[in-house]
Amino acid sequence: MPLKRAVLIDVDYTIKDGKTLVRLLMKGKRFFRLYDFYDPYFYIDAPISKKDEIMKASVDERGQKVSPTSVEEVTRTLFGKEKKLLKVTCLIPSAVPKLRDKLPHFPAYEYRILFGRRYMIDKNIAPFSTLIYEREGKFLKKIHRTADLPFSLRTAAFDIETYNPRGAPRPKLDPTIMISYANGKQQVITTKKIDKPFIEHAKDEKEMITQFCKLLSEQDIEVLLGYNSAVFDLPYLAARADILKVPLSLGRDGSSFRIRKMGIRETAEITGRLHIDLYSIIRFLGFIGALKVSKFTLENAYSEITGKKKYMVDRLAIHEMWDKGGEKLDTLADYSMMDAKATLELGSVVMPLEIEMSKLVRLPLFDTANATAGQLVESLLMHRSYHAGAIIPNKPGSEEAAEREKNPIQGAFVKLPQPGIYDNLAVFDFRGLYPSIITSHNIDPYTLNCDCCKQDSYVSPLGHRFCKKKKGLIPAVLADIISQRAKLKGELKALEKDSSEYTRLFARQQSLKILANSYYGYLAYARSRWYSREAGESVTAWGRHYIQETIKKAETAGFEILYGDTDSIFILLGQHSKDDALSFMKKINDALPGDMELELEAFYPRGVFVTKKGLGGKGAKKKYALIGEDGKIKIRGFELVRRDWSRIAKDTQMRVLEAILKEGSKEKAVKIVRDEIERLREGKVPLEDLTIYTQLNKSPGSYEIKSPELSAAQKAAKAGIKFDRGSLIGYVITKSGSTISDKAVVLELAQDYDPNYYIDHQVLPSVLKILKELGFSEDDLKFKGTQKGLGGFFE
DNA sequence: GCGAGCAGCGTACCT
DNA sequence: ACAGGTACGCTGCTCGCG
Repeated sequence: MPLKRAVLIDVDYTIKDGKTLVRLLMKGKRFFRLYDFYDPYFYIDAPISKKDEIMKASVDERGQKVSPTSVEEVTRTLFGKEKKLLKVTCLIPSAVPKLRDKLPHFPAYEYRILFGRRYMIDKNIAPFSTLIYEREGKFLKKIHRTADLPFSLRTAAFDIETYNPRGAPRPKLDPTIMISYANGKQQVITTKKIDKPFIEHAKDEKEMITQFCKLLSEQDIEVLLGYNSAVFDLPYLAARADILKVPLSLGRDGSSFRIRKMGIRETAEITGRLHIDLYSIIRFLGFIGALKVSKFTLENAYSEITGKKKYMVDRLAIHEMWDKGGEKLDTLADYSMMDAKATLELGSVVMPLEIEMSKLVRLPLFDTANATAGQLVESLLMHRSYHAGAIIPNKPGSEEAAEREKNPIQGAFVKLPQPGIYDNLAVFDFRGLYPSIITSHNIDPYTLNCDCCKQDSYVSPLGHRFCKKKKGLIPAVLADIISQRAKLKGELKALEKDSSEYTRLFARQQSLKILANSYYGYLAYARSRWYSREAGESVTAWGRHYIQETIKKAETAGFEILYGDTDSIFILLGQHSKDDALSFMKKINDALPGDMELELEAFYPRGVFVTKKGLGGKGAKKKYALIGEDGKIKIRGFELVRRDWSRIAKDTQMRVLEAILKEGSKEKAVKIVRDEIERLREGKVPLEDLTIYTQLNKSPGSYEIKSPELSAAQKAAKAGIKFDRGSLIGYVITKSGSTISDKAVVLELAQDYDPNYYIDHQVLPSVLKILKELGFSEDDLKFKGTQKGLGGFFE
């Protein structure tokens, strides 16, 4: 038998003649399916004497009676201890949880694991790994080995434009007017005659949809990228296709797509292709802090991630551009084309990461693209747990999760800074603090308070003991991740930065980093399978211990410590040299256990720390600005990094900080503020620069209090502009009204602005705290002016 | 009746 | 729906003052 090779994409199953038929979606030259037989099972914690009782259990499934086909005694590790359990096998995956429910008086495990995942775990295979196998017809006969070989996927991106005379398009009334498509070749399918090379003419909307579907099958597209396509484009197309009575044949089998709810977001799955909604991925990367995107629109994500500009049209004017024709229509076509191209380009940035993450945690790409951090961590732990001979713990019930949530664990230490302007700082931080604490102290739910090393174990500052003899699952997985990443970083140095190998390995180290940083969170996550309050609180307790010890040692060595947050310490060099600081770092490192390491983040010639608002001049935590030796300014926490402050306040604050950090000129700083106040008074500032953006995290009806953003949203709703839960609302404080909420109006409807509000509540508060550090006293700033408010001081 | 002071809600940020 | 720690604006209340 000749050996074949192909890349595994995904696994699911179907039922054939009452038996489970596993379907492996594979990619050779193109996608194809392989079949295999495998029986589902779960575990019951009961003595073998209960075998007959268990064998008799039966459930109705797919119109047939399903009972266990075998019950056998096996030995596994359960909660860290060897135990005899009963492995109960049956024929139909969906019968497994039902059979378990028939036997509620026994503890049971692994009865709610999706069967495709079960198969991949048990066979030890990963998405995107190359299987080297034997086949017999359509059936997989034997996997000889797996390999990690390069491959590529035929990828296209699409986007639709819709007619929208009433603001938001209404799928029942408003047609799709353009479908753009990009995969190296680019086209816009539309019903109007437009003289552009990429235009593909269709005689009506019906034909437009058909042509789009035909493209996918003719070009044999394997990955279809969209932006918010699971929530907007695909459902919209489906609604139009339904009305027009034309099939929306997106899948390889002619089907359209299936909506699946994963977490809080809806996903759309296309049979035989990977439909990836980049919006979910960008949101995820933004949420965990791997990416900084201020606003999750395609335009914004594209320009902030690629650094390129994407021109925009006024969304509300799309129907006018369509109706007017001529140049406007040409512009609309260009815009539509650019949407698909931008989506494709965004895909080229994030897909390598998603593919590596999928391989690493062994979760199919579609699931990885829609997964939360918890699901990624859990997926890998489930695989590793199985291969360590351990039972996968169940998820907690909702009551237990609620109980855990009610009882949060203590977190990190943050040192109170003394406000001021400082010269010559050194910033150190612990490299991967929490991961390295976990591996270096073997912190795991099942190494906790072991019996085997009572005399010699790792004892946390809270008194919890962790085994020194047997490595825990989480420390083992983390140590593996950390060493893989270290190795990759070495390999990357030898590669050309624009090679495909570099892109792949860089994405791999990125995914390892994201994952490593998620384990502590998972340990303390209320819905975690491997939750342990003791383990979680030991991680943070050791974290507080090490940073506080390091601060003490630095002080003993004669340094002044300005600030520190979780894993960082800010040292004032004073009379010490840089070398003094580095030898201090070395001394610290000599005393640190295991994988733990203190690193130099950078030296900074100058930095600003400000006072907290209110209460007696104490320093503000999590707010500072530093200038590096390269002249680059690093800013944390200030209004200027927050999206819920107006651009005028943020720009002014930035310019003031630059004047101080770069030039040390308070005269210049004051002049900047004075000029901006003057511009505001004269009414010269455009409303865009005065807009405050805030997210509405609840549906507008469910707020307990009235806030400016809510009030603006309510006024907008009356004018026909809807803001749902989760939308970002931009509003301006106008002249009319008494309270600030009364004055708040969405940008689209705002006609004027209240200069006093922007002077007293935006520009001045953002710069006063900084100017105070230049020697202006609180009284100087508050009382030397006129009655008009603080602005008077600057006249 | 009015302003100061405060608690609570809500958002966005830091590590 | 991975964790906790923190700043701060706004609203709406209480309280003391006149």
